[in-house]
Amino acid sequence: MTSDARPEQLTDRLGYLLKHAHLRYTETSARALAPLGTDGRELAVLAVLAAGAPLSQQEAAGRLGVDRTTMVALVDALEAKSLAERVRSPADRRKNTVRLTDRGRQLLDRAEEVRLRTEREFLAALPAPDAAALRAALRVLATGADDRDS
Amino acid sequence: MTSDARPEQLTDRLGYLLKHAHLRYTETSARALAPLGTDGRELAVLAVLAAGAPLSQQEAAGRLGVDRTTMVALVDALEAKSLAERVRSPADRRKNTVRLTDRGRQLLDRAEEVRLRTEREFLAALPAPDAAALRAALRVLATGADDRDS
DNA sequence: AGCCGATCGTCAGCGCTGCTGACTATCGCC
DNA sequence: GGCGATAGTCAGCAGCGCTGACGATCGGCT
Repeated sequence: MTSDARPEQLTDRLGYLLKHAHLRYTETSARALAPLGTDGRELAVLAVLAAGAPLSQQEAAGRLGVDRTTMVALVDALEAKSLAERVRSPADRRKNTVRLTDRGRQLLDRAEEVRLRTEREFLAALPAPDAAALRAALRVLATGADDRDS
Repeated sequence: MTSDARPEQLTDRLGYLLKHAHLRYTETSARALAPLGTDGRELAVLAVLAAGAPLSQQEAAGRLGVDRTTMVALVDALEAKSLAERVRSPADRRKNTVRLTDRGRQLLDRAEEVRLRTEREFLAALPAPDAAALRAALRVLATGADDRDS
């Protein structure tokens, strides 16, 4: 481990690997979703909103792990494209319930298909079991806990 | 795969997993390296510079996968901390050969130890074989090719 | 020798993210 | 009725990566 001569291969560094794997996936995903006029970020928001009971902006932000101030811009964008709409919550009028429009739901369905295909292609470089193992390992690292899927 | 009721678990999304795994590692790494006055980014630069023959800024940038304009700021920072110095290349006076100072080398050695320990701890949530498999899989995805380590 | 296109480092400027801090409207509680 | 806490919004800042421009220098051509 002395600093000279030994290349200290960049691809041994976890930080480098995670950064570039993420980067490559983001690019791939963006390219695949561009024709639908959206991206992975928005799609994730749509997916969260579509799942289960209607959420307030802050609840949605929490699930996605983004800041509530960031969520404002995200919802702005969705609303501008008529994919979602803010509805003042009658129960608590401080909250904006964000609801998908029909267009939002349609886009979500189509885009999710694209996403699934994109993920498969992205992982195609790996043997199937390795890909599954990767997912499981990332889940542990990303969440800090072993929360196996439902 | 219809959009309602089914939670479409966020942790099934490759993008989410890669992003948050990366994020968590970056934070962990930053915390660990802060006492040394550096971070994973700088450390990677130092490591690249220390490996083998002296590099020009652009060569170093290429290896790290960053832009040459970004490299300017990176080298600025290293120079400000007396960890590296620019030396006009005598062979091609357009190029800045970037060389580690003794201080740079010392910091690199200490920081690399910290990095290795940090990676081990970060991966401690996974059984050892899984951690190795993760690394291998990420290497494939990050580089787009199966370049097994040296 | 002189010229010209290409290359390296630098800088200014833009866009995207993510944050902090402040403000308004509203809530829940005393 | 009053008061602290909370949701959404907005302005502003910092980090990062990029583009586009510039001066200095190189290398090849004539």
